[in-house]
Amino acid sequence: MDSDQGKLFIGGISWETNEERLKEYFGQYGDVLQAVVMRDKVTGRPRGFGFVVFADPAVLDRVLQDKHTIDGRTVEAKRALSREEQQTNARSGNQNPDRGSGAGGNIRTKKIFVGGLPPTLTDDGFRQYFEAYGHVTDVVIMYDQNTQRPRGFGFISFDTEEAVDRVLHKTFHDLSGKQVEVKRALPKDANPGGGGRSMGGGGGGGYQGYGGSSGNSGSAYDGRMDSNRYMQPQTAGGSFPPYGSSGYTAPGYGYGPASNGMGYGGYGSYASSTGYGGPAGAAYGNMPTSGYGGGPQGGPRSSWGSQTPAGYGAMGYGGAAPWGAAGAGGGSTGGGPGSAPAGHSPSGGAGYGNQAYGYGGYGGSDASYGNQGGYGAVGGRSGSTPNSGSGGEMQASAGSYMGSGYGDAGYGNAGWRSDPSQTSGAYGSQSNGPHGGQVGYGGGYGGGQTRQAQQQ
DNA sequence: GTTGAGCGTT
Repeated sequence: MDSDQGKLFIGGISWETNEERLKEYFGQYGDVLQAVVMRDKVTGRPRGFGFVVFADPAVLDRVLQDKHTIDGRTVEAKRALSREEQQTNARSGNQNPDRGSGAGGNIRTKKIFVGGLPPTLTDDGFRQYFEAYGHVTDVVIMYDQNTQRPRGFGFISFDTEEAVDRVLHKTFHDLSGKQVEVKRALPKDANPGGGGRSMGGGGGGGYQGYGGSSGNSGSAYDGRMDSNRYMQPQTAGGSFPPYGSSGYTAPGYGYGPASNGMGYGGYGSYASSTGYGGPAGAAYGNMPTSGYGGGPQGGPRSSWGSQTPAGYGAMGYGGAAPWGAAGAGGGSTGGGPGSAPAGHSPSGGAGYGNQAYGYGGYGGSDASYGNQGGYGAVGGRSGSTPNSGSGGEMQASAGSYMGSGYGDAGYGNAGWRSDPSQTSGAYGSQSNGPHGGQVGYGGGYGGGQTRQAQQQ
């Protein structure tokens, strides 16, 4: 992880040692951008370790070789593990200097969380600083609701991934003479409380009910379901309106940003849209959730820090076999990466196509769309209507969906265009075609998907 | 006393 380059974990420090002391001590090796001593949140007592960030990662090597005694205690300096790594690395302690940036995809939102803001900072100052990186679409500085005191953090939204990347390229920024830290913002509706999971009926039920697929997808979902903080409260229970914007946005959002899992996010979103019935919506809600939390590492993730949980995208749908299974019916590679069963039959409209998903439907008829499943279906349908049958229904549904939730927040924020190469071109096509959004959607997405599929 | 805290309003 870029942001952790130059960062050292300092263990075994004295309870007397504070930030200044750390900074002073390690300052002899090079510029220290930040030094923190971790404390117990409630008691305030130091926990005996801290972190130091050097401006120049190169000095780590030297620091790591030396012994260090601070305030009378021999402390241990190690490379800081990113939080993701901490969870992943249960195995051999490898201290590889160039450990890549976490395994899987990155969560991509076009919003940046900015911590450590000076209290005096104004919206304008905030904005102007970041405008150097790209077009800022939104600026938020957070204030305490009661005291109105600045809370020391805020958000910056950009209109392009590229701008975000540029900002994130540096972990620390000099803003109003003070150092602020930037991170990709978490999806707003991430559920930090790690909320309850109270989901109603079986997920699969909805689907199957709708699509009449012979494959069973439901149980698997349920099985993989993981209650975690990413779970959308709204998706719990089948009773909320399937088209509810929040419910919708949620899955699309959480999922989409994963660079690897993208396509799937699509499904998720789509599914939701296909919600058709409440149940489907509910079922879906879980999908992304399970995909999300159920990544390779499994288990609950550390909360705020892991903005780029490894394996996020990796998991994707491939893992979620049920999809593939279902997709098999429709032919095409509807199942995407993981699903063996799919892949060949171009039988288009069949199985999946009829599903809420419309997965294979489109894919079947056009190889390049094979993997896009749901998405292709949307676009295809609107554009050329390769299949029929349940199509009309589906289209209608999809259409209305997109009109509202999709183009809007859900999609806009999703940042699914993680791959720079699949930028606005495809997206832009949204306005084409007889069905507007749908066409654009299918197209745009499809483009990305294909790419996606190929690389996996 | 050895791996972190902070995440949203229109």
